[in-house]
Amino acid sequence: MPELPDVEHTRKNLSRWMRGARIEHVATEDARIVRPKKPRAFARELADLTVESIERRGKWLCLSLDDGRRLYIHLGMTGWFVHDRPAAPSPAYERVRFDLTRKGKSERVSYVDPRRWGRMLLTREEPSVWAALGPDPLADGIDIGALAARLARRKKRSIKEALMDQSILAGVGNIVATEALWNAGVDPRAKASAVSTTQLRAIASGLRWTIERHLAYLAAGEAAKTDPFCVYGRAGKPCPRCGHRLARVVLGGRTTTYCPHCQ
DNA sequence: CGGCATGTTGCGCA
DNA sequence: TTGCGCAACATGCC
Repeated sequence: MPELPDVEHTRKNLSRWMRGARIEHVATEDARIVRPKKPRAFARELADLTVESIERRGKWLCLSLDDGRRLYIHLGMTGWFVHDRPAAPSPAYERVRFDLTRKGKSERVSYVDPRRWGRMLLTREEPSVWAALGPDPLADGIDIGALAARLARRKKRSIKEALMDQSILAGVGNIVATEALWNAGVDPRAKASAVSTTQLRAIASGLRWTIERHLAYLAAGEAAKTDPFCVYGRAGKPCPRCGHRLARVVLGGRTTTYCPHCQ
């Protein structure tokens, strides 16, 4: 589930599993996911490097390596990481496998991605996709004035599409935008350039609420049995706030659920 | 079988 | 130059 909260959860996991670890060996055959595009070269270049730190910006992760290069990772729609003993059977849809040594012990981290829309860029230069990212709501907070200025240029976009624009706010995806607008009581179809400052404050608060709630859900792990969504994927069911039937609309090609009564 | 899915990029056009 | 609208990508699941 890779939106900001899922990627932040992944960053914490990778920090525990990989920070300070030496990469003994990398195995991949997937020329679609890795850059450089030759999987053997990609694997060879990573061997013997040590992972110094892992940061996140929006939906992107960045591993800093001890030779000055960085590994930028995007999970696409279906990417995630699995940690296990080296001898354990490989997980289904494993695309890249990292064999590590950490504190004298051998470990394995697998990148799993059935749909193969994820990316791993090994480079010394900052990729343009990373440079183009807007402020990260969790790491940077939300500046209402700056956000309003950016939204003002989007004359035809809905507020929901604009929130999902990674150059406006980095990390907001379909789930987070849908949930945050419901929490804020703002109609997702409203024009981005016409949203009031009062509404923007409510949206900023709704984003924080959604992100924190999702992070807590992920941290609960197996203990959390039910998903943390209030409206996402719940069209036709009653609004948890007012009981009205939740509606569904497509904005920018993405399914959006909202309450026609209180949003 | 048809429809839907947590995301991004690239293209033509205004 | 910037914004817009859409198809494409690859695969699983219901």
